[in-house]
Amino acid sequence: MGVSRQQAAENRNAIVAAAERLFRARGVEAVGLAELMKEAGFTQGGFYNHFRSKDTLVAAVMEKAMQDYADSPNAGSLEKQAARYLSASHRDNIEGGCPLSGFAGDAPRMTDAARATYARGLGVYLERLASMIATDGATAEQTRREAIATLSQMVGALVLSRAIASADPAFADEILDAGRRTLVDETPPAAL
Amino acid sequence: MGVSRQQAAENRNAIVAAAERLFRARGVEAVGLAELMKEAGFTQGGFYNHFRSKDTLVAAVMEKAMQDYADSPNAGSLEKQAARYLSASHRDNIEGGCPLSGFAGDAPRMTDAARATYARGLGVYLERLASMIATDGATAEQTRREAIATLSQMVGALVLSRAIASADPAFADEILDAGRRTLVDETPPAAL
DNA sequence: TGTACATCAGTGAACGCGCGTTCACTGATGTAC
DNA sequence: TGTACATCAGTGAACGCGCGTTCACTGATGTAC
Repeated sequence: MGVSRQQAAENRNAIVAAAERLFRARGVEAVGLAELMKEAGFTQGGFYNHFRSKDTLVAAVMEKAMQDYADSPNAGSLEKQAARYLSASHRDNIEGGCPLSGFAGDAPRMTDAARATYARGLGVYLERLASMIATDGATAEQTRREAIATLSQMVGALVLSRAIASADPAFADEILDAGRRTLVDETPPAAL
Repeated sequence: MGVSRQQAAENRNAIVAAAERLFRARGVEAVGLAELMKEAGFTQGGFYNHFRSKDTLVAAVMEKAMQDYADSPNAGSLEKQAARYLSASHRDNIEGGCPLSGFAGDAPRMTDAARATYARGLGVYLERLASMIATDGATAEQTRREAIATLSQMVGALVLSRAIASADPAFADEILDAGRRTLVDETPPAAL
């Protein structure tokens, strides 16, 4: 139709944004390019003006999701971070939120490029978490191990809660509550 | 072709077993009925002698996976259970292993029946874990909360490690190691 | 125990459909002079 | 600054393909007498 370069770049971003929403909500496999382009406001054929293939788009979505999450404001303390992460609103906000949880199910089946981006994003997030956890008495190694354990627990709780959210809402809430109390109260499981 | 009722029942089990393997390895969406039936040793058309639809098969796979896991032998102690759960061999054994992790990515997109089965399986596994964790001093509520936190951490670590296994193997191993050391040493994160 | 017939798990071809991708074409944007 | 032309993001139809599902048919199993 004749479109300025800036407009074209914005349109590309719109496609990536629409794809991210749909991919998170229904999975990469389940979303077709026709639907995706329509969601972004274009017709099917235009897709290949921006991406060489669907796999290339998936990689771009991954880049954007990880970058956005890295750029998002810090919650401040581990307690606040855990409370936000393990909230019902985060669980129900499938189209947004943490991409480590949001793409955890799809990641193992993505291309190498997309998974490498996922791994890099995981590394960045762990460093962030480690800096929130660090205390004077702990070595860097201990702090990192603690960050990994904490993140594992948060991701696991969110993934499990999402898996059963519609089948057993009360149970799904209980999963989040337990994680929140464990992490927020800084009362570790083994000490209960 | 004319087949005894017992043989027909065995054939049905073979289809479910093949489906479970393929679904875990590549995701429910990515596996077609033709491929699935061929894997089980039959032709495509025979599928509908056993199942009304692909969704019905998915539900049957979920039932079998959860039942098999509930019937599997107990590791004994939490330490042994965590060591086994967070091992590289469990991570790499995508076609088997814990169905809570194996189907975590697909579960949110399954039918209600399959997700209800998933939720039930999660409940059973939590009770098992709670009985391993229980101590004299702890209330049932505390024990359950601890079991949820522990399972969340194990599932999260396995899911994350699987997501990055091929992109960054050393990082993937580090995730498992951290979880194992945290849980096996009974040294909770916050106390490090 | 033997015969006649119904059942039903199997085969393999076919169905419509939506997938990812390709294509010819359009026309405003951007560049060269 | 104005004109001529190349670029390229858009459209929308078409491609081959594999999907889930349906169908007519086969023939050993299982049942009735």
